[in-house]
Amino acid sequence: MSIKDELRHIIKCSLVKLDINFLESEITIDICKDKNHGDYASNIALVMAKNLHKSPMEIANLIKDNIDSDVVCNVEVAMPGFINFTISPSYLLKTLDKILMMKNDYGRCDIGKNKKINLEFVSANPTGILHIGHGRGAVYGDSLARILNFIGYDVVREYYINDAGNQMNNLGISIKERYKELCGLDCNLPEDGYHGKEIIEIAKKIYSYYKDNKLDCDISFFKKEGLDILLDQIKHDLDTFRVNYEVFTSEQSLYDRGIVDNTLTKLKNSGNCYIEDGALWLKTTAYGDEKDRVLIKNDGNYTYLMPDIAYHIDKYERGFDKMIDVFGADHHGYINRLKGSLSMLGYDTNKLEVKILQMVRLIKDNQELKLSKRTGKTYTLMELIDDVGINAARFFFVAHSIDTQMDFDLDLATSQSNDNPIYYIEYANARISSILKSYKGDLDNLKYSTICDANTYIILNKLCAFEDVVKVAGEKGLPHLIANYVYELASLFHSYYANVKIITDDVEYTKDKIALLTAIKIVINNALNLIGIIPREEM
RNA sequence: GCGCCCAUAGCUCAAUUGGAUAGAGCAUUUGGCUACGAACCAAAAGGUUUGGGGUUCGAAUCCCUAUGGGCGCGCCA
Repeated sequence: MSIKDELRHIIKCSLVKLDINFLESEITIDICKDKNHGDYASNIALVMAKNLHKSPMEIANLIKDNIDSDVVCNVEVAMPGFINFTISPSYLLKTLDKILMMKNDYGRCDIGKNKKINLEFVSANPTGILHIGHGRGAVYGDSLARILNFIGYDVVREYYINDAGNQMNNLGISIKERYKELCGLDCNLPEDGYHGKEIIEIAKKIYSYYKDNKLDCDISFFKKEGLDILLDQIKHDLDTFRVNYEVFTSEQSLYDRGIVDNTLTKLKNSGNCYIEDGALWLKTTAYGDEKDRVLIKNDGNYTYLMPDIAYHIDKYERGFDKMIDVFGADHHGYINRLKGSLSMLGYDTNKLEVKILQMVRLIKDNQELKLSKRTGKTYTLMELIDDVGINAARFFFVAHSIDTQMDFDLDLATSQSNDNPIYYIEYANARISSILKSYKGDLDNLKYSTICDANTYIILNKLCAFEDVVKVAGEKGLPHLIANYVYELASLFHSYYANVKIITDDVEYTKDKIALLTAIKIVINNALNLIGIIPREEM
């Protein structure tokens, strides 16, 4: 049980004793910002006041008088009706023991037990290499997956490969034109073709292998070559960034398995399709969309929406309790038509949650650097990693809420990368490692005897809060809470370190300090692991 | 024009999603290394949470409205 669970339990017992009816969800616990009030507070009395026709203060006092627990050492009621709890030192010491015992598993829980979650993220088209914007989605999705795993969910990370649409033809054409260029012919790259450097690289690869023998091949050959090379590159870049997937689903495979045709039949049978101007339309307006959408264009080809509905149905059929899609802000307009289409076929769209990531703006020389597929101007994920390193890049992304429109200043990031808060956290870890190395005693059977100062109490309280932070971060999809948490923990440590000598001649005293530092290090590492960061032991 | 998101210290961002006196870093000013790592610590200063209404015990957070920004509005994906 986490500390908040303990406190909820205490209140629950008190309410039962008082014979007061309540909803479990009504009992909320918050961390006190002002430690003069206590460590945690509940507003339960304020919430219940109206229904019970009593003053919040009266209810709060009743609850307080019926509390009997050694988790807390002090309970106080404050205006206008808060119940404030102070955690007992003995409970905090037990928590310390728990951390030292559980090590890498401290913070784990099983609230997601037997629940399957599908988490789809990045899913960038294989028509170019990953850029900085994809980095944000990659870190968000991967961190969330790690956290959900940690709290007991069965998570499937999935990447949807758009390998069947019009954009693939464009890719084939672009590569072929570059290839022709290498063969000494004219290059007629279309306006809407792909102009990135990587397209030239692919053409070079083909040329170095086949010379000019492939000039007569149609674009399907170039398409296939390009897809294979780019997909490998994408997978490689993600892997380097410590982002991995359980499942890659190909759009083409949905056609091959007949799922797209099946879905189309279902949509037609639902009576929501009609033909207009030679195209087949879907009446998504009947399900909350702003306009109806085309499924089959008047040239006979499917739109992007058609296979995507099929793809989501496939996910539904695979039996997940919940599906999360991570989209960039430029795709937010897509949510209604997708959800509308799915509910049309009777699927519960509450199971599908779409997370929208705000855009990352690149700043260079104090000006926005516009990325463009057309001109091929870009800043790739690998360039970012080369410039600032994996840890700093990941932390930079994950530390911000996804609602924030981030500015990424290239000059700042490359010249003063030490400003990244990750170094502050890594430094805390390195300092602890350094101390533990010079400690000559036993590191295996650590135990803490007494809490002798206020700083220790504050740190233990923070360590104790980890379990709850992890839960909220996972359940609400807010990995940045982990980043905030670990930064605050590092800060508490640095401050403590400056004031307290760890290794002294006093054996018992030193043992206590070493136990505390070991616990801090465990929690720092567990937290960083959840956001895919491997801290250095030495700076 | 319509829709979604956003607006918090000079700058970049928090605020555990409705809790008590809105917090950090950078920049500015000041103090601290013959203690285990100064990539650190301690302190000062900096705010009408864009403006205006509303909801309630209580609002940066929810609702309405004005302004300013991002993104979208294709038989592209």
